[in-house]
Amino acid sequence: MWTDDKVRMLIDERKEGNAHYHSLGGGNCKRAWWISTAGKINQRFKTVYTGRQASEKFHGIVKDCRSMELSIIKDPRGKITRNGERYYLEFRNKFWKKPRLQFQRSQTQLQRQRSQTQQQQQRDQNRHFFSMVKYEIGTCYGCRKCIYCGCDLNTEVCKCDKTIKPKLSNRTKVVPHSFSQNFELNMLLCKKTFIQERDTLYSYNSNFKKRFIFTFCSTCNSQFQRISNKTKTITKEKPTNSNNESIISPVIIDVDKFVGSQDMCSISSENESIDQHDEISFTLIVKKVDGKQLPGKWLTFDASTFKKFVTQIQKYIETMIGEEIDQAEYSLAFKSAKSNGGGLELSELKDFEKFLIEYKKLFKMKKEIVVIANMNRKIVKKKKRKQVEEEILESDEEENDSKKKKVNSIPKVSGLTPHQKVIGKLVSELREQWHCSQDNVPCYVALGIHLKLTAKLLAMWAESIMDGTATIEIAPTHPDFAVQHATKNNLHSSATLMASQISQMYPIQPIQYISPQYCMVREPLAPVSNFSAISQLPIPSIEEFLKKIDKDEGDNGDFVQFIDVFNEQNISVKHIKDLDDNDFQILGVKTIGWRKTIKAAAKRYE
DNA sequence: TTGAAGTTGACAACGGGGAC
DNA sequence: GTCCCCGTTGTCAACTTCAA
Repeated sequence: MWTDDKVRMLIDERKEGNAHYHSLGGGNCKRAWWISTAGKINQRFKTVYTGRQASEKFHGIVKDCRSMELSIIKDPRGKITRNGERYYLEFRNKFWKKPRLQFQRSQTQLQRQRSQTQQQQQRDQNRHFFSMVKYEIGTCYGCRKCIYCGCDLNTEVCKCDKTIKPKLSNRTKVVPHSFSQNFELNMLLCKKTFIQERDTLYSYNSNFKKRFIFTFCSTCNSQFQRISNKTKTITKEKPTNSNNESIISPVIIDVDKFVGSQDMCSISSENESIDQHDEISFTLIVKKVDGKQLPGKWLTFDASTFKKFVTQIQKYIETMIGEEIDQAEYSLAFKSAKSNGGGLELSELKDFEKFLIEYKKLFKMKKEIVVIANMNRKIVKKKKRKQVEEEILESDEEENDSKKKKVNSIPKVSGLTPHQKVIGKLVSELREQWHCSQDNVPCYVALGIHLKLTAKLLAMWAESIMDGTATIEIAPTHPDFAVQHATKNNLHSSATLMASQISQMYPIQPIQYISPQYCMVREPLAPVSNFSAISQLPIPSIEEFLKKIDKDEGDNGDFVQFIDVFNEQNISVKHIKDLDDNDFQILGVKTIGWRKTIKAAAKRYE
């Protein structure tokens, strides 16, 4: 139940954090903000609201205030509601909206700070541009061009606030486009190199051990994109042989035969190490027997031994094609990404040594190497004809007469891959383990909250167990296993009590995730007895009070102008509720809107 | 080759409506 | 009034394609 004080906190959080809220951008950023806000409310009021509930509550009030507004202008769509009456005054200035003139405001602030920053800028001008320049999000990472005024920061200095993240909403005529990019640990090597070169060139000192965001101008973005495109065009090469034969003659790899006897023969000990971790990055292309290629993938694998390397490739191919395969079902070859022809076999240790030498050569030349896995289904059919006969027949029938096939037909056990069988077994175990007699369905129960385990969730959980990131008892660290997905009907009466007990037992903030992995340790809760004190807002000085209203109402200076006159009349915040129109007239607060805003704001401290 | 526009996918915001 | 669900719309970021 959303009581007044909870709603008050929700509105205040949203209002005070409006600028931050809109600076978060798209994706999951705003979701995280609502989750955080719900967490704060939960911490204070010992509730179990989810981020979604907080979001919906807030937007519900917005909806009611809109209806109220329509009602006031006698629009037939309007409706007077309790929420509308209560919050309309506060919501009518649409404080939750994205600040439209954010960029201009920042420019105004810059003007104010002009005198302060002039001296600093003078120092910057005198400083050599290659000396320890900290990267700012408002500059192009690739060429140090200002994303706002377009000046070259290598030779010029501008007054733009380059700490503001460039977005569509703050584009200028000079630089109409900007491109936000993320540095990811697993991004293409060529892209990494591109970024690291710029980092070295401009001495940004970026931390490449973790993800970070940067910006490109159009030119640098195009360059950056084309680096990866070159790699992708290689992977899209069509087979030159029209007979659908593999470019390289299929050679069956028998890892045990070639490697087993020389188990774990370390290549790196014989050759120069490739890098510190014996890892190599390359593009893997899987070619089916019909000559068609699956999408290429840039991979980084451990290449300390041939066996390890081949095993990783095999596992990856299994993931791509969705079933387990035998070593006899494919052959490997390698070639330079830019070279034509079939390449060289990669079927035994000597090939692997050659492969590593070639890799090092190409790496020094900043070229890439491609590993091609040619599938060889014919061998599979001969070896496993009985095992896969039914599966193949089914797939043939599906191709020939797909219309007759029932879409939801139950798959036969014999048609399942070993992986699917294991998943199925785990799902059965999970169903048993988490069967809820109350709901008569499998439910994951934590903190007294029941999350119905759908087929999708069960399969996801089973996959996580296979990955080693979950067990039968511990749920996966996936957002789908969050309480926010649990329906109201699944919230049992003991939920609040249990959450309360747990929060008393452990000094952590109860948040919306039920999975133990999601329990983030926060600052300890204040003693329960202090909650009433916390919920009462401290009364600010009249100066603080008016400044806050001014900030909330658009920072136009409408309210701070009254600071002096309020002080002259010795009016404090607690007096405001008693002021009438005459008093406001004396104080010079002429507009009705200002008066109502001031009164409404003062009510918070009653 | 380069700069810019167009396309696509993901997600939050929003609005309508039903159940309680 | 509250909560929830569902469909639509708007925004953002990443990627692709076009044109000079």
